[in-house]
Amino acid sequence: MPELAELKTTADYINYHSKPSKGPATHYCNIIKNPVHKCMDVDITKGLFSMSAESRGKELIVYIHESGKTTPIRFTMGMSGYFKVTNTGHEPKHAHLKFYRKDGTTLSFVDVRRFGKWKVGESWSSNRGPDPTTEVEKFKNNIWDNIDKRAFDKDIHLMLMNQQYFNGIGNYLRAEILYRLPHVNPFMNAREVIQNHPEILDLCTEIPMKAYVLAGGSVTSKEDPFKNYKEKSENLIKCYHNPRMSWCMDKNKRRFWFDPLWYDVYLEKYGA
DNA sequence: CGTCCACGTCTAC
DNA sequence: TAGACCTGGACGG
Repeated sequence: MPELAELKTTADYINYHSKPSKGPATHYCNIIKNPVHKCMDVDITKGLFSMSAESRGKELIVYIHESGKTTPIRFTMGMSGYFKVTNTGHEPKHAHLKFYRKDGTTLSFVDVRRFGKWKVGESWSSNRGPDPTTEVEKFKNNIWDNIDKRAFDKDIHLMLMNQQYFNGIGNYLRAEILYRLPHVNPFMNAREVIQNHPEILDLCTEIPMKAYVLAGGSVTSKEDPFKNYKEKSENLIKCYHNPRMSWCMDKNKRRFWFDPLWYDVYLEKYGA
């Protein structure tokens, strides 16, 4: 699941299940890493602690609060990462970081493929841009201030994957964003597209926000926010993985889904 | 059984 | 700009 909307929902999920009102604020008691995982052990707590979370683009920070001190753990979710609360002892297969709680439940970071990473004591990465949904002005300014840089020489469909400027946009969001702009050639130079069609930047806020609302919005129930996610997102995901759409392998070997309207343009530029 | 494919980075020729 | 990093689901023989 994990692009901007899913990271945002994951932060909500962690916060919901870590609310002080659900029990004593010092709800958590231990953090254990699965030895198979290459990331560092998290030996930062002595006694009881509480937790909160925040996302920015495709990063998530879990804050550990213990006796007035806060320590961040910065996560990326890779291709398959998510968090899940279960009864202790019934954690999902591939739970790699477990946050044990006094009430007999555990919050686990689960990730089949182990592309997800965490690092203790880190704030947001400096090489990733502002979040298009929570830092809208900074997101836009970061683009307008750097529009003359070489990075913007790339085609717009590649540029949207550049996390230095489009933090949180991934393979399905770029497809959906460009699909909403039928007058924009996805194989055209990014600088030109952005200057002539600045509404593309608004879509970088709107489409992830819609996906976020569909995924459950701010999590307000115990329910798994990704339950029925596939059906819920059917109204939003109109292009990505749709057999009626065109696709090509992009320069970075990711499958790019696009409006068949542009297929001839694609062929002309990149051949068969 | 085997091959291909997956919502993402990383680092090493 | 290849590969490396990983598991598992879908699908073919």
